[in-house]
Amino acid sequence: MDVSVSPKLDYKASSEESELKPTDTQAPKRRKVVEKTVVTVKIGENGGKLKNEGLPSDLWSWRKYGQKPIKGSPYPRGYYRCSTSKNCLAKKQVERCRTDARMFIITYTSGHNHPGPDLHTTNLAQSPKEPQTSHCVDQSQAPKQQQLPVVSEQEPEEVQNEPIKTNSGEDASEDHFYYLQSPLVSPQNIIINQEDPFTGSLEETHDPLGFLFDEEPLYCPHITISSTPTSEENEFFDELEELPVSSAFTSFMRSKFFDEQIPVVPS
DNA sequence: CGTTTTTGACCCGCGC
DNA sequence: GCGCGGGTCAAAAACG
Ligand SMILES: [Zn+2]
Repeated sequence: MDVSVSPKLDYKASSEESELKPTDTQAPKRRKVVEKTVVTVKIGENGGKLKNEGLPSDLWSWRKYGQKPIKGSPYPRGYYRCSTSKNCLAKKQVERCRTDARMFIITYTSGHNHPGPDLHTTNLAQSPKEPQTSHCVDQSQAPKQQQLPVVSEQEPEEVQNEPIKTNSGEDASEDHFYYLQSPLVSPQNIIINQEDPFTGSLEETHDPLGFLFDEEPLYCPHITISSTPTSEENEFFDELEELPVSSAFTSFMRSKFFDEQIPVVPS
């Protein structure tokens, strides 16, 4: 068949130049403060509606902008972006564990520039249209619970691999463990890994973010945080510079916990 | 009709 | 320099 496999080849590759950076002399000045918060959520029966599986969803809305298979894993990885505001740099990566189909690895990047999905109409002061100089948005207000349509990630493939340890020791009882209104994931086993730029390995032994949890004694012993800044140094300052993780993480976790605690009443 | 999902192509960094 | 892997964008479809 003479199928000319070339619906649209060039197009972009042809005209993508003309973008010179005249003053890039000081370009390499910006550090890559791409902190990453990896949260491993072991789902079992959370989410409430587990048609297929439990979809761990935080509070903000995400728009899927890509999905690609990753090497070493039969499952693809989904790339999500904040759909609330185009200015929001918040991103999220969802991947399924290669050995544990019930384990979800969510990687959060950056934080939100605007409050969560709640924020009632009463207040409309902050408009997401304008680039706020200070990204320091601390919405320490009481986050109202408002679950959106969640991120649908259908995975028709139910590869139940072998031998996964049925019970690791505390897997005996999990189902039927939902609160009155917990559309969110039941953090039965939330693992947030904390990676250190120095060691480069997951060292949960340390607890640099202990202060974070210190305020929230509601976490399970299976929680780990992973902040992996890609900077040679100064990552410490970077964090303090914007503290996106703190804010994002705090809100994220707080909301989640709150949601679980607060007897929400959707209808 | 607007929005979100889906899917292919393209780009970029890195290793060899 | 090229290949691989990962990440993002963009057009069209699917959905509400
Ligand atoms: Zn956002």
